[in-house]
Amino acid sequence: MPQHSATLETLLRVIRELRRGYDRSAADVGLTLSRARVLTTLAGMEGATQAELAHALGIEPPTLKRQVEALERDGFLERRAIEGDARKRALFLSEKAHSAAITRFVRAVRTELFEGVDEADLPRVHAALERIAANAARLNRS
Amino acid sequence: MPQHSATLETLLRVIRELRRGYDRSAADVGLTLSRARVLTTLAGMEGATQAELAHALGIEPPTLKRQVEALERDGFLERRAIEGDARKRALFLSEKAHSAAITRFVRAVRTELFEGVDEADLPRVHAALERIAANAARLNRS
DNA sequence: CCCATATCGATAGCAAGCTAACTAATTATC
DNA sequence: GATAATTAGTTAGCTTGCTATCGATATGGG
Repeated sequence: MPQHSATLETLLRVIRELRRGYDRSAADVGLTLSRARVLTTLAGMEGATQAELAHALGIEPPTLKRQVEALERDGFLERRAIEGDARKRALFLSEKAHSAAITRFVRAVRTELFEGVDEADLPRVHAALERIAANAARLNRS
Repeated sequence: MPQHSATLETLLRVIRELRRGYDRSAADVGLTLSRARVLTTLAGMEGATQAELAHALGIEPPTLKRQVEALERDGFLERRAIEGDARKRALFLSEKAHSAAITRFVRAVRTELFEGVDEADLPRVHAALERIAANAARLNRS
């Protein structure tokens, strides 16, 4: 197996392990990998609309919609009407989502994920991943 | 944002772009990323049972079951009874799946994905991904 | 031999990604 | 000012991951 096929296999394995592991871990605080990401991203742009948040997250609005729905149901965020435009709804984190437990959890997991990875390699790893993402985005487009 | 958080974000982005791009591209031959992977993995172990193939793919049997179902429906593989054990079914690729078009397609996409990634960096990227996968697998386990 | 246990595969149900298509509301154009 | 075009959000439906559970078949211990 050529080196890049092996690397792709590993990449796909990372995805699966992330889902299995992160979701199992995040269950402690009532979240999932994706929902935690919604919260941490919204933390930097409270008051954003769903479309803005979806864009920041790099996911499609219908995908975000269900997560927002679940997060609102579970008391992590709330949607408020925006005056002047009846279509839009501004998103805000709840107290619960602001709590130290959540941010501590997210930080702990991220740290744990990269444990044992040589810091010096990170920029190169990052650059390679960026390149692969860009290549994937271009697949069958040109 | 610390470097490893940024790298995690990029990793998640790769996942999303891979789905969007690869699946769009694979649609030409009637496949998806995951289904193409089922075929290429089975190519190296024809006659395997579903449990064996699922293990080789690193996915759970119920996940594989639906893919096998779809691939059988679409004429890419067939399930044959195994004599001596009525529970098992052996999996075989069809002519269609063996066709040059499929393998050529898979190879082309894999090449395209890694275009512009420095070959010299690959071992380090691979090692880092392996480490992250292992860390993810251990999350909330210890 | 029989019952307990393990294994294979299938079913059901949940999460999260996508696209396509729709409604309601706003903005732009004539 | 009426109509056309765009935008926000939703709905519906598909794929692929997961876990939990179940039925049927093998296998092993007593």
